Amino acid sequence: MSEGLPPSPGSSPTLEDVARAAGVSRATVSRVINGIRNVDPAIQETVRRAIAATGYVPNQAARSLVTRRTGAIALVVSGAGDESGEDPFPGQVFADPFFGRVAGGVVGFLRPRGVHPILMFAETDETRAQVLTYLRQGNADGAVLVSTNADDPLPRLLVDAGLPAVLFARPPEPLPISYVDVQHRAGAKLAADHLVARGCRRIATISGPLAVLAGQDRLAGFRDAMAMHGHPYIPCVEGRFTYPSGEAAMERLLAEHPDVDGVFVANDVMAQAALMVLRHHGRRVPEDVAVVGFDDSSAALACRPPLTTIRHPVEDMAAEMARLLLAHIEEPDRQPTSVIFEPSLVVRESA
Amino acid sequence: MSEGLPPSPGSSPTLEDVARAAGVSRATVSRVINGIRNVDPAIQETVRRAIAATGYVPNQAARSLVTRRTGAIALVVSGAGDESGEDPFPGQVFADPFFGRVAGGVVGFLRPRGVHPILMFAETDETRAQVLTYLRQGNADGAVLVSTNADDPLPRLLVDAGLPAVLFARPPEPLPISYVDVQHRAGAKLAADHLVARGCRRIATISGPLAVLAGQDRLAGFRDAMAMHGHPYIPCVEGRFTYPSGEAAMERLLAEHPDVDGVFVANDVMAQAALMVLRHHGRRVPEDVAVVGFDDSSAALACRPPLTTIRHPVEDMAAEMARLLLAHIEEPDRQPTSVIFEPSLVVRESA
DNA sequence: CTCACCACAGAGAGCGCTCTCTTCCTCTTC
DNA sequence: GAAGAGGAAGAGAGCGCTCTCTGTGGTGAG
Repeated sequence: MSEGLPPSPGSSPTLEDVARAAGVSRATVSRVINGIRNVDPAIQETVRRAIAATGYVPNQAARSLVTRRTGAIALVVSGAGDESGEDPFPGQVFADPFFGRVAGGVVGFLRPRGVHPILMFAETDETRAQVLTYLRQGNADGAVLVSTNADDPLPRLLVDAGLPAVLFARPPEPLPISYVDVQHRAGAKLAADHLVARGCRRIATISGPLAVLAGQDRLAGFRDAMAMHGHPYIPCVEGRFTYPSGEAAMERLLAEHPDVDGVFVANDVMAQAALMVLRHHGRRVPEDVAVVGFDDSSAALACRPPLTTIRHPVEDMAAEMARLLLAHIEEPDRQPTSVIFEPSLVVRESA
Repeated sequence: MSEGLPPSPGSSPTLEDVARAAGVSRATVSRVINGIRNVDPAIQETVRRAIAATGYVPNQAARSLVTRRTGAIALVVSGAGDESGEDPFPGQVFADPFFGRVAGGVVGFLRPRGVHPILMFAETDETRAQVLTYLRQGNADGAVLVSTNADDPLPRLLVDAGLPAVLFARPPEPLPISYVDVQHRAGAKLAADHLVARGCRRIATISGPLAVLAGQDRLAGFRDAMAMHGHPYIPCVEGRFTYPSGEAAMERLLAEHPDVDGVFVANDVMAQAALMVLRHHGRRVPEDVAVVGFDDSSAALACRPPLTTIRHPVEDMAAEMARLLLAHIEEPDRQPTSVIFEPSLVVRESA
């Protein structure tokens, strides 16, 4: 204990300091910290005590330099902001409860594993390049990506760069990359079956943007199912998954088809808007018009009446997406995998 | 060019490789990359070409090791999840448009500066410790913190640890730490003045959680202003800034004070719920009951009628918060600063 | 013509950690 | 009792970068 000087003043203690305090070598301290066997329990104890005494905290940069791992991944929201191009702040996306659920699911999975998400937006070529550079610099070990439009070039760029990445939703063009998705068509079929079973006869739909696969699939699935029920023609107005677009779509639907008695709306946010419009026009829901949404997001519960909707297990999907990414990081040669989730019908009061 | 082997296969090129390709020393390449003067323009050009040829990307870990900077900051949401303790996923907070605006403002400021936010949640002692360790390990250079409850211990922990941090909202106990805030009382006064000027006589309020300073201040400010207008007693029901709590509060207000003709609701989300309840009870807005919200969030525009509200410049505040944090990181001995923003009245149709 | 001075480039010492390689020592085993 | 096996600890070489220090050639002043 004669040379027990407090580590160097000002700067934080290093492995070396701990080693000296414990009277062992740097390597041994490292072994203890990283939980590698082959260390005498008594020495382990001594080292642990020395760590506590010195207040040692490992330096992540030094560690990353040799392990080539950062313990961080990029959570990229891509193609956002295009719609409202004048916005000086990115991340209006957050306003959508959908994104919140994705982030929640990702964090829920990563946190117990000591991995942290770095929030990134990529809506222009420049910002996409930024994401790529960021990953190549080794700031993050991989990326999970939520695209908001179908022609997003980022998935391809990531594949070409050989960077570990997982998508939320199937890429429009076939790409050797892992992704998670939900069976949009099956979900839409549940909605169709429910509306028909309820006795609705004049059924219409408000679709999502047809530039997005989810929008296309939900519409196609709905139409297919309705055709099976003997309704070959289903009026449709295209929305953009946003509240205002849902409002406009419902207004138009009502103007063109005043006798409508059942509507499948491709997401809850637009369904909420539709409900508002229906009420405004004096239509009772579900008596006059039954409405089924999609997502089972927080918006569904904020609706009056509470929204009957198709449950989209976003949190579970996001967690799975994170799981896949870690697997790819761990094992770079792993084959791409897709995990498809089942939607389910949640009956509330609107239909 | 005789020893012009492609950098080591598999691994990415290093400074050394670029230096060799350009026929200069590592130091010179480093100078060029970091834009330090004293480099012959011709050599700069050669180096730049070599960088392009080798596809060199600097390794951030190596850089961080010596500079002691990561170019990342933690974006911490603290005290979240307590309310709905049963939630397996953190980050329901995201559902609140407020958080989205903060994230957007922070990212908007940081991104042009090459700094990235790491998303963290801290709702328990364990996760708070995690945040602290994370920062101490040098994973991030500092933290911006959004607390959702007043007795959050994290600000104090950050101060005690001497870590650069900036808060969104004044800490309840005086603490040597920088923060940004809005004049809640002045905003509430604007609402009071507007309701009175409109001719409302039986005015009530739905406050935010009184455990939060913002909740307290908005209520106090509103009551003070109303007292100045000769209304010493203002009925109040406490909400929790959430949609369901706003609903319940409005129901109760209506039950206890059926003659109410003006309501100040402490945030837009609750105001939206209040509007729904009023309509349900057949009250016309603004004819029968005028409603003023607070925040001017996206919820205000989704309301029918569109919500008259107090504008809370969240994005600007978030950007300022990020600016302050970078300043503190740059200059560790900087004195704590507070920046207080002015709210303003946004008149729409609800009042 | 000499010398101080400046502008620029290179050499090389780390930053703090991990991990392989080596050494040492204690057990078995015949 | 000697030899081999195997477990546990230390030595030391980097990981890729920044940055200080040193060296060198060219310029202007004395």
